[in-house]
Amino acid sequence: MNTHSKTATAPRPRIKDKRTAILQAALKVFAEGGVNGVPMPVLAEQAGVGTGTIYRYFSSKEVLVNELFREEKLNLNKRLYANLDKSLTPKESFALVWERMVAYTREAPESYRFMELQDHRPYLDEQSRTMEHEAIAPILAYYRRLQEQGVYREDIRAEVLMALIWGAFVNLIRAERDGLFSLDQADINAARDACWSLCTG
Amino acid sequence: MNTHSKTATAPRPRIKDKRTAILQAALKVFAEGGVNGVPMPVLAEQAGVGTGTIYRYFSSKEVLVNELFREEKLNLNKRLYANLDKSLTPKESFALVWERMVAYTREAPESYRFMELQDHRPYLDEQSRTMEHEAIAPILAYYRRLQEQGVYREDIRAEVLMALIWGAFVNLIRAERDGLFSLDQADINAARDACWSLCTG
DNA sequence: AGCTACGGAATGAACGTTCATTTTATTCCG
DNA sequence: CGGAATAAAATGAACGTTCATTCCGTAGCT
Repeated sequence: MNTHSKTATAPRPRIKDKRTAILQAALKVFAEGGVNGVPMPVLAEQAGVGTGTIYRYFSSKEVLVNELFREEKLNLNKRLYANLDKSLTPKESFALVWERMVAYTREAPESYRFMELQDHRPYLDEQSRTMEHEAIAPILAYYRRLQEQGVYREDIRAEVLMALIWGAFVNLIRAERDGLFSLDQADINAARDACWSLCTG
Repeated sequence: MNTHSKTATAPRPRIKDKRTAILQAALKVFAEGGVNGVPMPVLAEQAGVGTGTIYRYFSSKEVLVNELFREEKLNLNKRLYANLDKSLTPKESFALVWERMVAYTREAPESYRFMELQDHRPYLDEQSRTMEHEAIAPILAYYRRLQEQGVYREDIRAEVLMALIWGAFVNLIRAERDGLFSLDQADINAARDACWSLCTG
């Protein structure tokens, strides 16, 4: 290879680096203080850039929040539903997704916290909301299929079932985060089984 | 009449009216726009008073939010747990409390919405948080008793069980409020039964 | 008249955003 | 190749706006 040749066609911009640094910093400070609670200069300092630099990559705080939301949403969905083995029994795949959800809250607490945050909702634009709906659709279809197979109780609509399970999980994690109790593996498994009971009647 | 005692014992004019008007207005506008989303002049206009008048009754926005929170918390608890007939079976009293919760969301939607709001939490002081804990304690004791009696599943701590049920309910109502679906009586009863299944295994 | 409650303009702090300037990277000749 | 010229990126102090809170002239009751 022509080792002495300069990277004529690859003038690597560390542009991507700063953008990523800003998003990472935003995840951290927003998860902790809420979107409304964190001024842009504080975000800039956490990211290690000047305040004005943020506006080279995101035209406003609102745009920044939306792009962050979408990236994290994609990450979460990929993480939860990738490589779901079709040969698993319904109960096994329920357990697997449950386990992945818990892992997400443990391994990416800032991302989970940010997604769970309510105070960014007024910022969310059409695109972000659409993405949210699209993420829900396949899960809903999965619930319906299990109902048709007689696994899940059929006296309740799939949307309602999903809302119950999701709410139960989110509040479980929040209660722990708020210091009401701490969860060991036995608690987490028991909660999973209880939610399974909710679905199957 | 005795004019002397009249003036002496009447240091309280219709003060109570304005205070109440402000709290009622706060409930309405905060429920809709969030605490951070509503400027004091807007609250003043809704209450039909001048901006400065608010500060005659509440020394700051924070104090106002806390007093409102505590009053609504008392109302909610009275409403949920008053006159609970001891002769009811566990399942019947579960159904009764569930019914009262739903009634609360229907009849006092602004109050419910405000209590459910997350963005007032940074404002809450020690007293408000203490009151919250005190409100939870008896319910927790009730859950424990039902576990000892073998009604509720015992493989899971009462705090965890409560967090799951509460989260499920709150998210059910929120999903409806967000327009994901609307709930008829059959849905509500089915959700109640599903949550009962969660508790009993 | 005297006193208190009231209203809403005035005030200052805090925020998101901008922009004149500095720093860093790239290009262009000799 | 080297170093000046040019362009691009980065910076943070300054700007305009918004908000909670204060202040002071006025209205109403006794």
